[in-house]
Amino acid sequence: MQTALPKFDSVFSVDCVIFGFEEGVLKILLIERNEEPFKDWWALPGLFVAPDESIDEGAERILNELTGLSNIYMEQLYTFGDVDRHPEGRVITVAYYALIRLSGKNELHPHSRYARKAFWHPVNELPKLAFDHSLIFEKSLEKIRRRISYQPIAFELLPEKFTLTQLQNVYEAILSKKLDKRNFRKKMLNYGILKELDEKQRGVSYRAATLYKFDRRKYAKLFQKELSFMKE
Amino acid sequence: MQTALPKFDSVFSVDCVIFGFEEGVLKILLIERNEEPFKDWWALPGLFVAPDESIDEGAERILNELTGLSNIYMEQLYTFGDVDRHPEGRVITVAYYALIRLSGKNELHPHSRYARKAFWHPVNELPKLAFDHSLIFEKSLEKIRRRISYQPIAFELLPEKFTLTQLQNVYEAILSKKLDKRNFRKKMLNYGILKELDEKQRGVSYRAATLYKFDRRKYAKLFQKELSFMKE
DNA sequence: TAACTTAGTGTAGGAAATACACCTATATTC
DNA sequence: GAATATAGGTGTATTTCCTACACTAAGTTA
Repeated sequence: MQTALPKFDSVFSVDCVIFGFEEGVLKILLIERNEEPFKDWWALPGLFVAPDESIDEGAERILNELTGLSNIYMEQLYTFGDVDRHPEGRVITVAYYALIRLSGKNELHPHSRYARKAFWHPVNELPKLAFDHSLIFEKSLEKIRRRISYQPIAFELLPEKFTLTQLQNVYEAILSKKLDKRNFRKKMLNYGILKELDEKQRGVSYRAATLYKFDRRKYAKLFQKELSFMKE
Repeated sequence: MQTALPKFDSVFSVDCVIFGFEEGVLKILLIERNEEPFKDWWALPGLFVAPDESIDEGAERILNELTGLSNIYMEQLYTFGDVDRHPEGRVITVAYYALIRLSGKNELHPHSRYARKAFWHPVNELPKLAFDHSLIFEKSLEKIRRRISYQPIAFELLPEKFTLTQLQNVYEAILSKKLDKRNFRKKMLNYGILKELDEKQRGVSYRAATLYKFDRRKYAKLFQKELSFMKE
């Protein structure tokens, strides 16, 4: 790093892969572009970083504009900086991924400029994406696959109270493989990071399952040891 | 991402944490700054990204200018973009880390502008670093600690032919803990990614150890399963 | 040839991962 | 209210991996 800052018109953007889990399916939020380049293509939501905001703040701004939510689980993924990744000039983008809780209602911020353009897409049936966004998505999926096997990020995709089957479904959707029910429960309960509630699932047309909560306190205590989830 | 690219003078840099392993000690390469800001401080080697080079190319340029080497194991680490991380303006930096083989001879490129300013520092006795470089270093160390436990990056720090004790020393230095010799050897040989050579260590004043090579072919075959090294 | 230094080796116990199938509870339907 | 349908919930035996642990072998030097 030298002293005099060079002047050169480089542009930063932030793009965000926003994951949600709905009806047993892992989905991401895409925007339909209505401008060139890539007009009418689907793209990851993104924006240009303002001179007075940090990159993290930029990423939070995306989420807030789209969903109205803040305090979302979010993490930087990778920075994509090929010279020709944007057809109109040099744009370096810092990619983030986020995990959000879908409640089944309308999740999009009603005042957002994106409100009519953003839709959830199952990750297994994604359209072609603008720019290098398919690559960014691939990388984000690899990242959460790896991460879910040693950190409790699955809970970020579920409501506060959830059943063990729902939890297992998140693991199966992200890892895209079936897990054994008994082993899953045994392992998960053994970690001691779930709190069993005195409460059952409601509104199902079959035997209701027990609800659980993720116990952040207990997790924090165990944090040093780092869990090793779901090797099978 | 919108259409019209905004004009705003943001500056990108690349900074690189370059790891080497010498005399049983893990070291990084630091530059002594002779300019403001942070004149006379130690800093990670870095440079500004040119308009016509990708970020990866920028990182390679650092390594090449410093060491004259190319084809080095290198990976993007994280992007640091706080508004005030550089006292003279907005500079976003993409950090990389690299692992290089030290042969004990002079490792610095003789024609480099850095030739007289770069020195290896043991990671356990680092000085304070300029900018947020201490933070970058911490993050790089976390990254290689995690990575070495599931990917064979230790070999990148060793000469092509090495002894099992040398290999164990790399693991111990990165994980900063002692490992059991018998268990280490058992596990390492079991993976089947080492080729035993018909050759012994030379120039030692005690019983010479067998030399091994990392067998990239065999590793590629096993790659799917992803090894899980050194949990103990 | 004695002494020093590192190389190199095996086993037993415990913990964790895996494979595997049936009964139970509740809601719905007839 | 009996039958049916659906998901909930549970245990054990096997294997694999991790861990702890100490001595002999080989080569070098004095």
